[in-house]
Amino acid sequence: MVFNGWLFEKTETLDQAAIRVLYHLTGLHNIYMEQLIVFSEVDRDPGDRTISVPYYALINIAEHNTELIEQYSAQWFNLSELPDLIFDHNDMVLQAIKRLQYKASIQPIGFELLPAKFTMRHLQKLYEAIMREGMDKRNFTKKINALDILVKLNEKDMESSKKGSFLYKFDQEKYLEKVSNGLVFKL
Amino acid sequence: MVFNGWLFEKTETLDQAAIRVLYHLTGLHNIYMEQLIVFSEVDRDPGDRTISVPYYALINIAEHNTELIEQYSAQWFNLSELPDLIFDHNDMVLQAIKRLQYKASIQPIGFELLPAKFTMRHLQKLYEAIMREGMDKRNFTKKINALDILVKLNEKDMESSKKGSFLYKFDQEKYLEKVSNGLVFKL
DNA sequence: ACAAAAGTGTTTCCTATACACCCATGC
DNA sequence: GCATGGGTGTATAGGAAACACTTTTGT
Repeated sequence: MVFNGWLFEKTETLDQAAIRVLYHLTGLHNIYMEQLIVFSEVDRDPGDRTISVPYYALINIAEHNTELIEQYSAQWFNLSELPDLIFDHNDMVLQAIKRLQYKASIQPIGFELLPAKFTMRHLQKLYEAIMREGMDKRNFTKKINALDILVKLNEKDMESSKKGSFLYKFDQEKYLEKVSNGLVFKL
Repeated sequence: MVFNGWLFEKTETLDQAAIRVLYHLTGLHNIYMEQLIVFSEVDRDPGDRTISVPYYALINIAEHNTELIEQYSAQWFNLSELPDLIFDHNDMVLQAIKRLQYKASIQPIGFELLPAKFTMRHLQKLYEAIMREGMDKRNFTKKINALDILVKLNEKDMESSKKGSFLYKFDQEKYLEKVSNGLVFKL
């Protein structure tokens, strides 16, 4: 989602301001966000000297509050159909994509973007979208299972096929335990 | 080197301000610098609301201007003997180390820290210092040579041993060509 | 019966690592 | 002649990538 946020207040950190703005726009809490580097070109905003600290967030498009988005005339775009943005905002988006790809390659960041229950195929499609490349489903499944941070449920999603495909959930507890034991995830 | 820089001016970017401050302190130009993430905790500076954008730079300790450093009472520290710094500045240093390790693992960033001519051993010692781990000299040499961005000179450094060890220089042209061909360096 | 997606193992290759000896020189 | 650091090659193991067929079920 592309949106040019507001200013931050004296009583909050930049992280808090980003969280606040995103909440106003989507009604969502507890969203993964990460700060990118500061944009401070003197003439980037022809009107005023403006220094911007962009953030990117992982928002499950199915979960946001449509009304709020519309109210502020924010909009969703497909990356492949990204329009020309104002000032240097296209650079910001590019930076966000690169950062996301890096992050996703060393952390199971993708789970933030899925519903609580999801299929292997959903997860793979998501990673393929982030990495902009196709992946072999056998190798993908192997890798994910090797991480041992998913729980396979006794339920199937019947939407996508006649056979149905098993649902999984992310095991946050296991994940945190592994991280605290110093494990680094490579995907 | 730990130094708490000055403010930036209306006429410069943050990058430019960082370059300017570093120049004042060391007399050095064309130094590799990278911006870290913004520190904006409301009470990080008990006196004033202060937002800091830390940078780390790669400075060859042999090349800086000692007088200037002293004039501003900046100081060099060994990382293993880092003192308690003011406010959240220790966090900044930690962040810089992590970032440097990452960068060094995917780009031949270490060359910035060496003189124009250096030995394989120098380079290895530098990487060992950055990564805080010992490396096998055969494997190290192999890796570096595989990158094919060094030129072996017909000169030897006679300081470190009786046999002497060959000097190399960094081939910036080759390096840039490889980068522009999309090659990613893994060290 | 067939179309459509799900699920599952093995082989191959390549990269990363471990490892030990000879060389040249100054003293 | 010996002590010091410099230089070099090979064997092995582990991880990544390539690859194809069977299963289930709705129509």
